[in-house]
Amino acid sequence: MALLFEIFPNTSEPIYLQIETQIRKAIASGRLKKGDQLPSVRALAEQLTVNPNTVSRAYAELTTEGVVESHPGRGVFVAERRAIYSGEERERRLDEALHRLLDDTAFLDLPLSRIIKRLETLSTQYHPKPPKI
Amino acid sequence: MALLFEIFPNTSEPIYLQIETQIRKAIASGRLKKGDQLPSVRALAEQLTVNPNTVSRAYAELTTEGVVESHPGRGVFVAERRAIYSGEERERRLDEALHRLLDDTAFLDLPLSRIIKRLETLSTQYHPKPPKI
Amino acid sequence: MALLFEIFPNTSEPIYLQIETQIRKAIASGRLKKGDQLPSVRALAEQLTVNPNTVSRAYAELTTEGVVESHPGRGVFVAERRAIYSGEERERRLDEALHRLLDDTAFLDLPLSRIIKRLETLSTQYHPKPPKI
Amino acid sequence: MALLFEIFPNTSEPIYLQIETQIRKAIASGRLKKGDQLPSVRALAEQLTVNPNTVSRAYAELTTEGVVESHPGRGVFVAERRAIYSGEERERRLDEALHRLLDDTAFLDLPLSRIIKRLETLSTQYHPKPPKI
DNA sequence: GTGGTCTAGACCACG
DNA sequence: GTGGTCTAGACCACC
Repeated sequence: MALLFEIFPNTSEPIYLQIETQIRKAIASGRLKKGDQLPSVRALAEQLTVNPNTVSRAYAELTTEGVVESHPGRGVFVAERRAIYSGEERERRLDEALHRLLDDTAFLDLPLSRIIKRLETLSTQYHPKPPKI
Repeated sequence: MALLFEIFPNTSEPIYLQIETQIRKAIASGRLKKGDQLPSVRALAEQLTVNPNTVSRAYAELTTEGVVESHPGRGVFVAERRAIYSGEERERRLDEALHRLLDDTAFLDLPLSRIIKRLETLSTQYHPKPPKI
Repeated sequence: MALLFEIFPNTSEPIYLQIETQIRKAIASGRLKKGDQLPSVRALAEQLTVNPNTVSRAYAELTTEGVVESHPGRGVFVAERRAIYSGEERERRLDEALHRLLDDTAFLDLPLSRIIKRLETLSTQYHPKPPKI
Repeated sequence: MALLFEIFPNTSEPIYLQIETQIRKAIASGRLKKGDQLPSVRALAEQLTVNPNTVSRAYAELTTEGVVESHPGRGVFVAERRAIYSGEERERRLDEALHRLLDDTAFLDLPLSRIIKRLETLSTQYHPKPPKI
């Protein structure tokens, strides 16, 4: 089975971050489990038609964060699942992301209820159930 | 009255955007009202110890967005409140901001309800983002 | 294919605005289509012998207007066509432009019918403004 | 009778140009005739609550264009009515103004008919009949 | 290679 | 004094 990674080049989100996020999500949703092998840099780059450097960078960051482990010559594997962020750190990151949202939407003059409703909608599209294979 | 604006140079957020956001918030909160004069480019640049061009850029963007009006030789003033974007465009921008939020929080492993609750809290006490230490 | 763009530095119209206008026209006329890549900032700057910052500014404004999309590391591309301004805002901008026309022509002592007839003619052969000699 | 000059500070049009245009229009419409005395710089500046330098500049430009004549110590007077611009020059200026209009409205995506209709409306408001005194 | 941000400093138009 | 434009050159992130 090929991992169904999907990137959207027509987005402001950097591609290497999209790749990271996709892998993190795949792990969070259980599609990828501890010990699973990730596609090689070259293979994934070809599949996504992006520059191999871009894939490398994503893998490198995931490696330094302990999400994946690189075993030179054998490949890159999903690491032991563990909480990467402390509770405090998660709070901080959540608040930071929410502040950014408030900044970005402040001048759109939309009621909070509208924002939340749309968030709920997008959230279900964003966290799809793992596909039944 | 003390400093109207405050910026945090050691953040990934560009300075000119921090300035824009602060001004938008000051207007939204009523601290700045229609017709009020903003500090001069040079004065604000000095106060924030940034280059005048940086302030200029923030003012220019706010001007094209219709948030403020520039009158060369006289100064920059808070403009009449008006919505310049079409409903479609506002939805597009909302979706963009929400996608960014979902990306930022995807791997924090927090339930959506938790995110929304925190959003509601922060929304009421909306204030400038603290610096990354 | 020869030069895509041409600017006239000895005009009162700012260079970055000339660049913006030329790109808008190229898109409107179909010479540039959705997805087409614009010349790189540095390349266009060299071609026009202006500072890269000047081109950058034009691209940045077109980006915030949604006319083009910037993908750092890849380039700037023509975006999907969309109307970002509300009907109200478009009327406001039309009125502003028309007022300027009336100011510019007020003392030429020409009947309105003459102005409109010429406008209809020019409208069909719309092309870049010639330089002031 | 005081001349009912009116300026709009909340416009991008420079104030000195607004003053020039008003005087030109007053002459074109017959409200000011050859030999009529214009208000003094100081008086007009006070009436419009603008900087005297601004009025000075407007008078100076009108003087060099031959629209008014300055008689130091006596005042400024409307000059002999004459065509200031040659036919050719008028064509050139008209085309220039129309090109600017087309540039400014190109991205508003409005049909020409709409622009012309609005132009006709604004034109009647802009060239009011001289008031019956 | 690509674009984005910022500084420094010059010059101009407007009031 | 005010803001607006442009250049030159540095540094960074992304591909």
